Amino acid sequence: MRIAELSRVCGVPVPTIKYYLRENLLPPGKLTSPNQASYGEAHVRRLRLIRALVDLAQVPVARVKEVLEGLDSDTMSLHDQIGRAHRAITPQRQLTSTTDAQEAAAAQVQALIESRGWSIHPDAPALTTLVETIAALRTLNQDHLAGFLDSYADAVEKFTELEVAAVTSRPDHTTPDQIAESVIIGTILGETLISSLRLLAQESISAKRWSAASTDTPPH
Amino acid sequence: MRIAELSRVCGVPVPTIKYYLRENLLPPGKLTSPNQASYGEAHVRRLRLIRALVDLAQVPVARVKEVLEGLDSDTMSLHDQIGRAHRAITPQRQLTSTTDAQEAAAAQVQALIESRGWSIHPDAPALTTLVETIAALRTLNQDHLAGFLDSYADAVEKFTELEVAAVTSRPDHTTPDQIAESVIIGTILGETLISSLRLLAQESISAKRWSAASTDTPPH
DNA sequence: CGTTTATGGATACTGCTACTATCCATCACA
DNA sequence: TGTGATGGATAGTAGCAGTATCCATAAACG
Repeated sequence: MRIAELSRVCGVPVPTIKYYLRENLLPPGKLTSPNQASYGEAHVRRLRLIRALVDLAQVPVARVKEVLEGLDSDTMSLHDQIGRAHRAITPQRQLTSTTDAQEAAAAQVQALIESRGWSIHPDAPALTTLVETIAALRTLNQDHLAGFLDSYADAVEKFTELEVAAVTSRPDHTTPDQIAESVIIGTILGETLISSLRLLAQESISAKRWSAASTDTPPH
Repeated sequence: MRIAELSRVCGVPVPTIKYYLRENLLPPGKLTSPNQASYGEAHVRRLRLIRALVDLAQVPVARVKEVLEGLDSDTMSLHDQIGRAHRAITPQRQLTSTTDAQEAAAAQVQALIESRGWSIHPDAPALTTLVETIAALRTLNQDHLAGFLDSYADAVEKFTELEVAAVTSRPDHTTPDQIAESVIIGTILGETLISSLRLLAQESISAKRWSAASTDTPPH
């Protein structure tokens, strides 16, 4: 398969494919002559994965690259690969100074983690985001939302249960490579999936309660 | 309060504040002289909200502006304001052609919506994302994840229940304006909150199961 | 066999976003 | 009275994600 067909099959412009090749998101095709290469099924899969991460999950190209490097490495543990996936979808945020709102939030998060018996690495990228989000909610006078943290965690544990079930319930002939890819896709695209579902559920509730022309009490 | 103090209180550089003023994200301060304005508590709140949406929730500035316009409008229904919030966090995606994978996904989503009795506007921004995500999961040979859609929806309904409870259980003296702000913040920052929590839960599970140096079967 | 089209590889350019920087006339404050 | 901050305007910047162009060569077609 030459580049034009790869482009057609995946719906990605040729210059974009060349760009991904330059950035080493896609491995080079097998050269048959100095200026002729052939691409295979692996390239199609890889390209589709890239587009899903970039388009759907809004992962920056540089992060996609890191994730793919993880997938291609055969010395990296699945846990470390997941770590890369997490960093890919968690914006790097260097906290300059900690306010007291942030310290309170950090304490709340720590309590949550301990009460649930979670084992979290102190450098986990999501940790900072969570703490800052809770601090922001409090600063914005939305304590009531932050107060539901524990119930949120309940619901969230459902997801991880589901995902573990999804991965472990696959047929036996699944190779570790495929498992790793599954887990990473589940981690990243799962987020998009959950987010969309949540918005739909909200839209439905909102339509039923608040679609009147003002912010009145809803009908019944 | 002059601009320097606003900057200090919120931790936002003065040029950035000027930029937000230019873009009408922040209302102008009250002019006391041709080149002297004073900012109040409302500006502090507004600026903090902007930073939370931009930094934490990664909402593009142009979208933040739309959300704020919704909040400031007193003729817009809460439902429409929520619609703006949804559009703010859902990337605009113009589908060119529909593949058969997408049509299958669309049918699956339609079935889900009907079985749950959700009332969804056909133009809901999350709809396209959901359909394309499911289609992508299938194309990437991850049908098993898409198969859990219904269980995901179960868990997701928990969140919306929580959020409705959080909003409706507020003290009586809450004004419609405050409710609207609460709902919008809950919609947008709630997503960040859930996402971080989910990543933490995943990290915990991942550490327990897969932190070995290879993708072996986990201990026990 | 000659011509048109496609390809790999390199380099340069573009559009967008979210700021930053600079300038200036004015104003507050010591 | 002078030093620094302010509002307003205009211009510049960095990073990201591609696009565009060029070239020498190779494939496909008549």
